[in-house]
Amino acid sequence: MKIATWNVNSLNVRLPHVLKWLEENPIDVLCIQETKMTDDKFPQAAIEAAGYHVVFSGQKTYNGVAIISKLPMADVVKNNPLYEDAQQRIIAATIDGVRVVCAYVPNGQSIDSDKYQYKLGWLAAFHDWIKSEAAQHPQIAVVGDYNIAPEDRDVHDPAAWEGQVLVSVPERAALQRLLDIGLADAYRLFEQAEKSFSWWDYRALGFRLNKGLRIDHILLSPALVARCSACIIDRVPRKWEQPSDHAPVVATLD
DNA sequence: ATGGCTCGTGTAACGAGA
Repeated sequence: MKIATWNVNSLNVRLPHVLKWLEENPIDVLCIQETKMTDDKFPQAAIEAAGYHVVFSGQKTYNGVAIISKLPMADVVKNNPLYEDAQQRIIAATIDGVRVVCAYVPNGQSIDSDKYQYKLGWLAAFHDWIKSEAAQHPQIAVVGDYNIAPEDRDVHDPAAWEGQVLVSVPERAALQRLLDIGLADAYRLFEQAEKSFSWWDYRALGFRLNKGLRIDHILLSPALVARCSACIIDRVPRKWEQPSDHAPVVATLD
C-alpha cells in the first residue's frame, strides 16, 4: 500500500493536478488538505471516474480535507469527537485494515495570535484522540499538513525562523507528544537528502532557491513502521504550471 | 525591505496561508 499526503491549496484549482498525479503514480491512498469547498461542491464524480473511492469534509473558503482510496473505506469519522470545532480539519477512515487519519493542523499565523492558541489547544485535543485511536488500531497512519517543522534540519534558514510559528518550542513539543504515543515520522526512518522540504513559499523564488520547510508528515504506528520500506517527497508536481505550494509525501507499506 | 505570491470572495481590495 502506498499512502500519500498533499496539501492541494484549493481543490477547485488543483483537481487536474491531483488527477494527473494519481495517473502517473500508483497511489492507493491519497489524503488531501485545504480543499476549500463545501461538500456539495466536491468533485466526487471526477474522482470516482478515475477509479477511486473518496470521502470528504469541507467548508466554504477555508480548510477542508478528503481521503481518496483505491479500496473502499469504512468507519469514516469527520473531525475530532473530543473537540468541538467549526473548522473542518480532520477525516479518518479504515482501509484494508489500516486506520488512516487525514489532518490539516491549524497554521497559527504568529505566536502572539489567537490562532496560535487555537493551534496548541487543537493539537492537545488531537493528541488525546489519536492516543485512543492508536490503542484501538495497531495499524494506524496519522498523516497531513502538520504546520510544524520538527527539527532545525527541516527549516531552510533555522536562524531566521527561530521562535516563529511553525517551528516554536511549544509546537514542536506538541508534535513530540504525538510521537511519544509510539508513532514514528516515516520520512526519518530512511536516509534523506539534506534540505528536504515539503512546502516552499510562492514568493521570492522560494522553490527555485529551495527556501522551504518540511511540515507535511506521515506518522506511523510500530506495526506500520515494520511494513514501511520507503518514504519520499515528490517535488515533481511543485514544478507544474500553477502548482500547490506543498509537495506530496509518499510512504510505501509492504 | 515584515514584502515578495496565490488562493477565495466577489467583481475591489483584503484576509489568510506558512
